Amino acid sequence: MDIKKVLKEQIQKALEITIDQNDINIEIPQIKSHGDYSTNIAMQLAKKLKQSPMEIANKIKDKINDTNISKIEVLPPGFINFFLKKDYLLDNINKVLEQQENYGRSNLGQKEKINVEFVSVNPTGIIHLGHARGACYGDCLSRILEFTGYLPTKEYYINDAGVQMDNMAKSIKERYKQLCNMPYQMEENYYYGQEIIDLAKIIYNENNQTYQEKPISYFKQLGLNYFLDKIKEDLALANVYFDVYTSEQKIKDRGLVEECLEKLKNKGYTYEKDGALWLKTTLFSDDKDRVIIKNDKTYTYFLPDIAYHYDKISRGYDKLIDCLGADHYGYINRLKSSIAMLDNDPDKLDVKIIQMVRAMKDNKEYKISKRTGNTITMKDIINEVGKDALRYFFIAKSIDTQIDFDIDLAISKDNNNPIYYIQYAHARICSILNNYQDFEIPKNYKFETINSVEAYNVLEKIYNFKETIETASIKKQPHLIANYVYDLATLFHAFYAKEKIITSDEKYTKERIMLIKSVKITLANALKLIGVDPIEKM
RNA sequence: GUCCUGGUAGCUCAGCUGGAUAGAGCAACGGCCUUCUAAGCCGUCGGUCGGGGGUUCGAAUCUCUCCCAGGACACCA
Repeated sequence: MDIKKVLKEQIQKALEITIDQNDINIEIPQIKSHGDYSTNIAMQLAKKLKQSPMEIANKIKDKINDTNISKIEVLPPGFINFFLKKDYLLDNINKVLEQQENYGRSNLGQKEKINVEFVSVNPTGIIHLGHARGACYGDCLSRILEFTGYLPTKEYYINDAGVQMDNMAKSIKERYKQLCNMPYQMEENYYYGQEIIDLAKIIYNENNQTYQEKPISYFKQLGLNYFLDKIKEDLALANVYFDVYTSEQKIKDRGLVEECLEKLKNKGYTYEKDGALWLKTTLFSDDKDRVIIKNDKTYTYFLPDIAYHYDKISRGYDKLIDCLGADHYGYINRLKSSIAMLDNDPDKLDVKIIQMVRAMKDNKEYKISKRTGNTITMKDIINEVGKDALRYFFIAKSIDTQIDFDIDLAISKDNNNPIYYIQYAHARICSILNNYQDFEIPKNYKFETINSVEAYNVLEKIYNFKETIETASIKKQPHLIANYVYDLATLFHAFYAKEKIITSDEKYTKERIMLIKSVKITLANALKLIGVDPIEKM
């Protein structure tokens, strides 16, 4: 039973005029004394009906009669507050215990196919802290979409064809020559990171001096394979896995870039200026036209990216989501313009901009850069605090806020991270369950002994789980789930402090065991969505 | 200069499709372990929601404007 829907129907019937149910706003009041649900409909209709809100509210109140409602209250300036009989909350325990790991699932997404592209770090180095936030976000978003009835595909775009790859290859070769005691030359735009030196050492140790004559392309392939493996390995530490890896080089090899280029030319969206080929993105949503072929006849980064997005849409996705760092903000409009030019709906693409993570050390910014080798790797942090703390830390905050990541604080394993508090709630439940003989869960059980405020607070939170997830899914905001988990843990801890679960009264005990089992299931389901493992013991 | 994102308690952040008395954690202070895990619970302290105007019965939330912080404005990727 969906209580909100019942209330909406009742209100709809009570009104003198016809109104769409979607226009009736039912919310959960912040203050408990204002009831379980509340509506402002009377105030909204006051003008239209030319009556005072209080008058309308009272009329509605008098007409509503439903077995679920125990009391209706009208308060100035015109709120209608509903107090419900609590049976539905108790019945919901049965539902949780029956549905188990599927409790909270919804078919909101109607099996819509969504491509979620995230991370897509160039394979010229390893994953550092700055990438970790995007990795956590994209992964959690995909999990939430899946749980709410969408069919998400997690995709990683491998930029294996650009100038950066060449610089990486040259860097490896120079480092290798260095190990061979040959003259070597590291140029300014080369990669100075330790990982390049490490790879050169591996090559040297395996092949000694024999690779001196190998071409750059050979080192490029070695580097690509090596770093891609490293990246996958590191992401696995954070519990992040991809369904599809798409190679830029393969897009090029398939001729997709030229195909898109031809289409754009034929449609008259291109022109030549100063020896370069420009795309008229200003015809759509961009603020300036963009070069796609430079005057040295090479492509800009943009052109293969157009082909890549064209390819993604061709693969049959209803929606594309790109998770990009804040420094890519300017990219959105030109990308959307290009999608429109190739006869697709630009609104199919939703770009999620993830604000920057600044690493801080001694109250100063610690610049992370792969190129200069000034890195703090994601692996290092996971080794220090574990993946759960890392994931929770990133997921708990909205992607719109910048994060200062205090390295010293993080490494000190401080208990500030609420993840320990949440895991403690789960572990406590497990501990209690271990202290009581397991029994078969009855179906459609009628609860009789549960009556404390603390218990009902927990039950209400569990009841609202599905709605929370759907909101997180619609808004693409995983942090709502992080907040939810925390709130549920808080309410459970309060309940635990108030009531003893295992007593000599068998009925009382069994009902509470069922209750905490439903908390455990809900906690576990929510934690899974943010990729955190529920732990049994602390 | 233009565009984007922030500015809410001492610190870190929720709340933002307008709602009733603005919420958490940390920090500070005071209580609670012979009883299922005290990594916990309960309480106190702490706020002109960056400033100012506007819309509204009602604004942290919408709008205008100014200020501050970060980011973006390449024939780099």
